[in-house]
Amino acid sequence: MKASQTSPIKINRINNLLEIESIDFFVRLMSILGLPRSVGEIYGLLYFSETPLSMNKIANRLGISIGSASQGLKTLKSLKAIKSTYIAGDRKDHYLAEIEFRKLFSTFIKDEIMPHLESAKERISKMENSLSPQEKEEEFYTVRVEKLKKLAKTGSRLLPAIAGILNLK
Amino acid sequence: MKASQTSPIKINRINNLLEIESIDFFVRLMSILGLPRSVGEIYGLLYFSETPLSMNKIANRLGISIGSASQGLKTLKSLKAIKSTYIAGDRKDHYLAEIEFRKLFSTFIKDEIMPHLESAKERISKMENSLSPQEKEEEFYTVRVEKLKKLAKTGSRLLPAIAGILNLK
DNA sequence: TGCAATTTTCATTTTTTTTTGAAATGTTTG
DNA sequence: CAAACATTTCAAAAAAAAATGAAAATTGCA
Repeated sequence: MKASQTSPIKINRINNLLEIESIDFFVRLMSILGLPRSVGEIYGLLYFSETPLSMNKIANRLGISIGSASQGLKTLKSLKAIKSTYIAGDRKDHYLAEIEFRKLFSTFIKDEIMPHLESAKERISKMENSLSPQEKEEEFYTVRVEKLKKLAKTGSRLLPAIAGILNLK
Repeated sequence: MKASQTSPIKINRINNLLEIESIDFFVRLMSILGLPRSVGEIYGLLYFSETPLSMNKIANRLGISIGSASQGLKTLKSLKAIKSTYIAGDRKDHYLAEIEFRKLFSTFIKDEIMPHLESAKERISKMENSLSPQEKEEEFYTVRVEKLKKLAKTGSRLLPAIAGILNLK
């Protein structure tokens, strides 16, 4: 119910091929990163928008709720994937896509992945401490704990390096 | 209902700290890769198991259904994260964890990520083709399409390189 | 070959995640 | 400062993903 879904006079719904492809593209990309569809839709729309768009315009064009739009924009801001601009005489916030993807990816690595790595190190310590005296003697267990430590170490080196490489390109 | 959840005489339920921590660790790791909890549980259990375990034993120890276990083992096989061993006089398949993580990650990159990159390239071409003659003249659009191409190219180089680095360590 | 053990499949159920929409909160300016 | 507009929050609804379990398929051996 409500005047929703297929409202009759909604003019600016997504219609051109470029926008459709862009949204499709970024919905998939974001989904690889574990981000919800709405986040990809918003970014995909902004990516090919020459003018900054307000939250309302975004929600209307995409046909999503303002709740989703608000939440999605919050996520994109925290990933530094969009910027807000002030538009003269307009009270609303307006958003533009940040087109340097490296920002998105390096923020993602720093904020979403690295914290996991830190807590992983703690959990590996716990495992090591929970080995019984006999187990501590057995190569089977020590090798496995060592492999985990190496994994954590490799991750700690590799991920920031990836963020760095992205920053050079 | 059913005689499920807390069956009374289930002996070998997960009980020791090492297994609990291991399972917790791998559940989180797999979840970063977008894999379901059951996959992490199975791998976490196998990782510290000295003896190969049958599907039934796995399901029982973890308290998951054989359907889940079957599906989870299938996923882990396809990621080359486990190996099956034959046990003399036993008809069942028995599984061991592959402890070289690089195999898991490089298979993951090759099978799960690279195909996306390939189709991404096609989609970028579609976008390029859908530019109107006027848009083709505008820097705004050409820059954005170029950025996408560069992103795809960087991905195509970086991801296999990561898989390669993992293979050296 | 036929039977019993094992594994896979898949419709249904359960759980988790995402979206919605309306109320609460925040903000600007007349 | 109050009204009007904008945004955020969050409980409830909807959608998506995962787990279950029983039937079907497969497998190995007597």
